[in-house]
Amino acid sequence: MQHRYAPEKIEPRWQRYWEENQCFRAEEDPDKPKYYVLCMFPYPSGTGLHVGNPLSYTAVDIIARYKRIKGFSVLNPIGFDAFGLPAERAAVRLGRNPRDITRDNIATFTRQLKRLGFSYDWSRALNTSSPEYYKWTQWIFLKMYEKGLAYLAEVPVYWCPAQGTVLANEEVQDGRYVETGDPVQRRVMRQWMLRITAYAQRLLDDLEGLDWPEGVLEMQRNWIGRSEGAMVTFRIAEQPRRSFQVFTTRPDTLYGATWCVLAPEHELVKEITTPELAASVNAYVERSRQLSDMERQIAAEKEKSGVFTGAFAINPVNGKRIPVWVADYVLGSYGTGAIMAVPAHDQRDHAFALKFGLPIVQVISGGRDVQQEAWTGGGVAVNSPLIDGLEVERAKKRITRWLQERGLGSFKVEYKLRDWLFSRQRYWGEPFPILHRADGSTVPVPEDSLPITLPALDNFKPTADGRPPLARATDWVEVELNGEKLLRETNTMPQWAGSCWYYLRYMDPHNQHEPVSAKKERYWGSVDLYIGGVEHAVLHLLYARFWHKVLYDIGLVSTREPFTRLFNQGMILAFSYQDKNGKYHSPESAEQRDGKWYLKGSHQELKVQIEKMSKSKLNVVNPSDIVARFGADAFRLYEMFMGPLEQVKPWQTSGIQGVYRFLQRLWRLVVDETTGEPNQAVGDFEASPETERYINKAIRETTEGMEHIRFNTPISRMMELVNHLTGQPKIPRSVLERLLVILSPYAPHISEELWERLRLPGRAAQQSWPEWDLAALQEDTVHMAVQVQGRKRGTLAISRDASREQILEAARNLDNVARHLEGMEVVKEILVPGRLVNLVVRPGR
RNA sequence: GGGGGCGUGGCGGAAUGGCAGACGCGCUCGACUCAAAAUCGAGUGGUCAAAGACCGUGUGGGUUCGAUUCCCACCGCCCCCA
Repeated sequence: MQHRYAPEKIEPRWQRYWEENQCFRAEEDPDKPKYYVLCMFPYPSGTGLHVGNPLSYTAVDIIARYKRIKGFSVLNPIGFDAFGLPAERAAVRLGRNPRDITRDNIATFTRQLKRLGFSYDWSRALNTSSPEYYKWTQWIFLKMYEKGLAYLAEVPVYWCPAQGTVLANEEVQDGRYVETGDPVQRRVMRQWMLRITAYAQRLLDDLEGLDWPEGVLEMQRNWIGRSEGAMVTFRIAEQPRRSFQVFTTRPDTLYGATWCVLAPEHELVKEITTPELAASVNAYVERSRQLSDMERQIAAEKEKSGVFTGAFAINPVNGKRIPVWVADYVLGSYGTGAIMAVPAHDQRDHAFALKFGLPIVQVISGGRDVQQEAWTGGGVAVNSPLIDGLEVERAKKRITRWLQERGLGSFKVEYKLRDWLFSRQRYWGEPFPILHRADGSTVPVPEDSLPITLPALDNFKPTADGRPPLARATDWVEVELNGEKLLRETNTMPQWAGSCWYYLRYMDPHNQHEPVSAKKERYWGSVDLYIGGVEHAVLHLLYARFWHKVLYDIGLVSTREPFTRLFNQGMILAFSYQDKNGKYHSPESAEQRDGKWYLKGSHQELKVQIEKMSKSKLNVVNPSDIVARFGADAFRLYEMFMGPLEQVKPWQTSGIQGVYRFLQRLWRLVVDETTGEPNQAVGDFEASPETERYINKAIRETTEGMEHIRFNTPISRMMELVNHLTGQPKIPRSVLERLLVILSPYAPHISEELWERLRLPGRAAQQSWPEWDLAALQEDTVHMAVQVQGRKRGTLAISRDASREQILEAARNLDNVARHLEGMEVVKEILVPGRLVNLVVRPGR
């Protein structure tokens, strides 16, 4: 037993071989078609690789290795999204530098990834926090600034006084910082914004034709949120110089507008509120300022709130005076921050009308009593002199045109998409290549002084007066340009920045003169297959598409879209064990008895759940532990064998035994474990038709799986083949050869090792991909189910070329079938060739 | 509240209108072993003593010769967004 399957010996050997021979170097070979596969950028966290990461990496690797065999020039890169908050927090906690922490984390990730045998071109590895990389992130920002796509604006942000810092939306829940529970306030601050809204229509239009999951396309469409309607001007009564704009998708209901609502942050609120009502309005505005948009909408779902300003507006179509209210269900950040309320035909307005006793006027026919409930369906205009009798769509056009002719309105397309808040009050991010003048204006730094590198700091907390950490680097902040004293921007870019264009840098990672050369960009084009989690369905993918379009407009890239095909892998969950006090226990300390789970050696019953892996739940599986026990091939195979890639599924370490046994069995087919020599049973025999059927099924399933990104069933087919060969006295070499080639993308180490031990020429990965033979898949004798009345009553083994009559005859003669036909009349015979016979009967004769 | 997804043995899953449970885990029995592990072989949805029959893909209904698959309603779980 000296020569049993030992992945810990053979895997490092092949990994070294691949590295030394640069087997996976991507080349711009004009004679080959190209294929660009990519997994979403990992963030090198301090906890190291998680079993969820290699799921998409393995899938990508299988495709990459397959495409190489099929003769493509493959780009399969990896890198690190290395800026970000966790390293900065760790730095504060540990008293270390985020740069050092990140460097160490990347080293750990790299070691772990290399041990898994992924066929990356490591010479292209990226690190977004290296100056060589972020130089070009800054350069792209400058291009956006030049095009007017980057601007400063006063926007509300979350401010945490206890931490002295601004927090991101996702860090705040129920008005508190999720990490510490400290209360959070809304505060208006000057921030950098990116004008993604200028690209809203193109971002929407170009979704057409992408090979993406329908759900992701839908989420992007919803996020962009295009709606067509009209902009309508309302004048304030008795103050004709004052007016506000309202966006509505239902201008046809304008006659039904019985009041207007301004968002609490609307600039007109202060100006028009009457002195008697000022106190209540101010109090209301103050209260809603503390809430986020999300909280306001949730609150409004439950109970409408609002206050009357005392002012009136003039409805432009009928000249009526209608009250102006302030209510927080109208958001300052959407549309114009003001709406017209049509309670008869809008549910939210209806609820508001009932609560505050405001009038409800029906202007569209249909529905029940509008005093009771809003009618939001179609119909024709009523009580609307200008458009009475017109159907909704025509009414909209007519009334908008009427408004337009009088300068009171216009056609308008609105988007839910907001401009992108692009600055963070953090240290560990890309510095902005921007200088501030004393007068408040901004100056871009000259391109030739890029990169603007991060200064060294030893304190990464914000300053006492709430300025970002970079403000501490006074030497760095104060600069002189052409004799003028200027101050550097001290905000940094958000973590999204680096991942907006990394897929382009992979094409030309060492270029010192431009982000990517035109020649290389043209060769690699767009990413042919992008695999990653659905959690990035909106933000990352939308941001990257936006940058890509900007780069297209300045001529840097030749494609309109960055990612041709997108595939979302499902999350890997894990079992967790919780006692009745809610305390978690590790899987090792749990045991099953009589179908229930107990704490080992005790009678304490545990609750078993399937949850996300997390440290606090003690259910994290470390890939390195698994690789140490079973090897990288078994690990890769198991991750693919667990179920469909796109599905959410729980990790079960016991399950890996199955694929490990499969590899051992395969090993023993080729290697005599006692001598280490090739198995004597292997030879140049002709495979039996049965064996041919197994290998051909495996080839077909594997090949089709590559197209559909379906990897669990191909592994089953390969297992069936190996099970079939195990114990056969003669094992045809030709079958093993084909098996090793189709297995090589999944389990590359053992495939090469066995290829070599079979003394076959070259490498498994250098062979051509086998074709399957339809004829070999067919059996001479087919087994057909025979049903009577749709219930199976027997199985028929019959020659493949038997005629319909022969089959039906044989089917009726099966003992059990004949029994069920007794006293029955067959009224219909259904025959599905090669599969089944169904005899439909009724009592008779 | 909106959008998306999922419900099949003890567990992961297979079958997308045609023999439900492929493949794997686990379990049971057997072989090898002093013994154990590893390995190999057999079995394994439920009920009935069984040839065989009946039940069975979240629940209820529908379409069909035939439904895990298609349609309608409901229940439960998960994810994303608000």
